[in-house]
Amino acid sequence: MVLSGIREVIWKGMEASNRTISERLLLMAQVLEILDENPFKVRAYRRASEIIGRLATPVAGLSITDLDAMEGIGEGVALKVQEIASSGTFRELEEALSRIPPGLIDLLNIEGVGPKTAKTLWQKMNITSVADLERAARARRIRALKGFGEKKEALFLRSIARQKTPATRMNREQADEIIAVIRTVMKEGTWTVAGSYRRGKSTVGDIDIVTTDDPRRVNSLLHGISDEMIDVGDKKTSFRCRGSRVDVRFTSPSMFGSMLLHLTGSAAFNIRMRELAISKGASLNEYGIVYTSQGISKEFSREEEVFFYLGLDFIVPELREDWGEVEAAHSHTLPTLVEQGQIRGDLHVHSSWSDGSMDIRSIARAGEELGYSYLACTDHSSSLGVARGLDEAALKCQAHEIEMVNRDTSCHILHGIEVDILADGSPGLPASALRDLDIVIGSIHSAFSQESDVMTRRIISAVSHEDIDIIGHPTGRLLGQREAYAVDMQRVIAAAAATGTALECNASSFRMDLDDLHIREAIQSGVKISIGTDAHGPRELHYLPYGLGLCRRGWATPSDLLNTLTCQEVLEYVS
DNA sequence: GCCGTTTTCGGCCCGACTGTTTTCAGTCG
Repeated sequence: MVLSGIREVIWKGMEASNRTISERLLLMAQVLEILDENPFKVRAYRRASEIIGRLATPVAGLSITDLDAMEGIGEGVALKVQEIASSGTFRELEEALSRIPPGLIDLLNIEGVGPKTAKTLWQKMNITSVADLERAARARRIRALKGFGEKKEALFLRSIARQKTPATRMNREQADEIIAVIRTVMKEGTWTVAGSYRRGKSTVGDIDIVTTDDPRRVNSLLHGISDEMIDVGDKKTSFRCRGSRVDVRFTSPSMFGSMLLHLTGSAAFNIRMRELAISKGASLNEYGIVYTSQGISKEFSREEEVFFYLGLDFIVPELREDWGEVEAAHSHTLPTLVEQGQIRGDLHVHSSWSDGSMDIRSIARAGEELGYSYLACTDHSSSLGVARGLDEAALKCQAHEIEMVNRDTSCHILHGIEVDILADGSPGLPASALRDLDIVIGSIHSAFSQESDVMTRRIISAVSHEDIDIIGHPTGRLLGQREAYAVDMQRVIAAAAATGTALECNASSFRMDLDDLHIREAIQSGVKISIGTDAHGPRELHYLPYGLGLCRRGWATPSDLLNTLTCQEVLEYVS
């Protein structure tokens, strides 16, 4: 099948993003699944889609050799990636798509509908869209099919209704709120949060819990906090709480380690671990390790024991993504990651001088309570009218107040600013205003929709500006609300490496920007990372661990961060 | 379709729960 003329015109001149390529490969996997093709071929496409989808660097320009060198991508997919890069699709996908009705793929988004069900609904009832499915379920026609009944109809209808308000991934603060609700019914010391939350990801799809508590006791209590119980069992229970899915796995203390390992994931990491076990003649699951030939099984109360048993160093949850950590654990070359106790301060806080709610003294007190030796007060510059930004004169007054507060606080307030990077790349305040400040963050707050090359050059000119020390929230994304602006982070990272400018890891639960993979790339290029909470009030000062988790996911060691430096060392670094 | 410290052919992680069934297929994580 040939591309439609319209799509060809739209496509012309565009370069396929990793997201586009990833989506096309996933679509191929889904279509092949419905067509009942070799499940391992399906898995290969799915895996390639995941690998490219999470990559920070664009793959569109890569050669076949470079693509083939990537774990999980072979020559077959490499050729398809190139085809997508030049045309937006590939021949085999179009061929496969021509064999199924266009709306059928959407059915896969309905809970309880997988490839087999989709195919059955299509071939036996001519259902080819979500709308068709809804009509048939309402008319109670689906129960007539062999293998389907009333409950399936009800499930489809519930799921379709929910799909009309699509569930987005939670940010970490929202996840913390749900965990707080769960805490009200769980017995202290008997449970742990696992899953992507434990791995420190910027967003969380569902909450995973491992518990040694009694299933009957817990299940009866969970009813009280659930919107809906999805599955209830004595090994596993799933329910919905405040709109989000929660999975609970029950285990015994003697098997807690392997269950926690299993439920922490990631899926790709679990597969690697199980393949490793197979290579040693064993089988790894959430209950332990089994040597099938000899019938020997082993239980693990702690995760560490599983790693040791497989000949690996312990891999912290943040690294478990199959991004090379298993190999590093095997060769004893895992990095020693930065820890919370090594953080000496927060490098991005707003005061009531601009749009924050804390005065300088409150910030200093909060810093003392958090055990910090410094906090950077970085209000907005005057070019950002909406945030009551500071001009040069106001900055002088603020300097005086900070000086007064610094006389009697153990948490030193660094006098800084978050100056706008204007549309032309210049800072929103004159050099005379910036020169005397301790620390200057440059951030984009306007003209978000500039074309990629313009935006990239704009940010690079800020990176190169002698008074700007840190680039704030470098990609500008707002989780679930606004996409990152079009910026080539590779070029920005290269420029930052050349000038010694730090890139911020903005720890606000709404931003989480830079994210893990960009942090890793920056660190590999020798760029320093600065964690800032961007706090506008006292509660938000507690965002710092969110950012720390991202840095750990980016393989950050203490020397990769500004926040592990002493106050004096920070001043020396930025001067 | 990918991959190889037994292999370039023949494998490919593993288990829970539901619904609709008389033993299991399908979905999900």
